[in-house]
Amino acid sequence: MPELPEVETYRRFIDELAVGQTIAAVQVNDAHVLATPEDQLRAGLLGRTITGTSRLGKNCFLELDNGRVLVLHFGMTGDVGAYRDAPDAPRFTRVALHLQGSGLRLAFIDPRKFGRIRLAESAAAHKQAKKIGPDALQITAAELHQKLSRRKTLLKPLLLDQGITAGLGNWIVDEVLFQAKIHPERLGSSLTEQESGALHSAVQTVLNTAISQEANYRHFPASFLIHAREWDTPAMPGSTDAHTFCPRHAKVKIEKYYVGGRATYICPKCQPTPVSAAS
DNA sequence: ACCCATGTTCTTTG
DNA sequence: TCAAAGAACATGGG
Repeated sequence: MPELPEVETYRRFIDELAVGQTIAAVQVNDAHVLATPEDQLRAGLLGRTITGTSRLGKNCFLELDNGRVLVLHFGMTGDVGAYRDAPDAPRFTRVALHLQGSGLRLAFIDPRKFGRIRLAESAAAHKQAKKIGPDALQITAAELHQKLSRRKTLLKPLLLDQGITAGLGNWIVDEVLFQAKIHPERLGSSLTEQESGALHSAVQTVLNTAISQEANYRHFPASFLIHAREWDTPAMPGSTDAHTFCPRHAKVKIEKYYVGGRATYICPKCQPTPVSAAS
């Protein structure tokens, strides 16, 4: 479930487990997730010591003692794990780094294989190569406003665009828009400074809340829209409507529809439909 | 059996 | 060139 809070949680896990450790072996169970050819990856990692970790948006970096970095992107279903003996490898472990010293193996787990592992010259080089914008926890309100307001595109796709700000995914964008009381089909160019300010502070609040709960959404405050998503309240057999009610309006049903091809949840009362999006 | 999915990137169409 | 929709990717789970 890797949006920024999950990736930050993974990064902390890796930081505790792997920093200071030397890579003794690189085990590739499925080369599909490699964005760097296996031989190059192995040559670049074997014998290297992991000196630190960092993160940009949904990308996690393992810093190596030669200045290069291993970049992990978790796609839609990526996760990390650790194990000691081969039979204990988590299901769907695609790649494992064997760590000298602790004897642990760091697992890159990814059932759907949309995740990617690659070597890069540096985090900064990767940021530039992939045209990744400022991290969503670092961007200033002024910068966010400037980047959004010069685009006449729907707000939700803009917020999902990692080149504008990095780390927001589908559910977080819905949560942020709900908290800021802004409709996902507003145009970026229509935002007032006050609105983008509200958006910016909602981004900080939602991300920091999620990180503090280690991205376990079931522990999020009751004021969060996320509890209305189907994956929190699965539809009963035979039911086609799993929606629940707005945390702020007990009688208003949360609506689900699609924006930019992505499932989108809103409170029709908190987030009024803009005239430009009237259908 | 069918439909949906937390992401990214490319193609198509206007 | 831009914007928006759709598809593709690969696969599990409801």
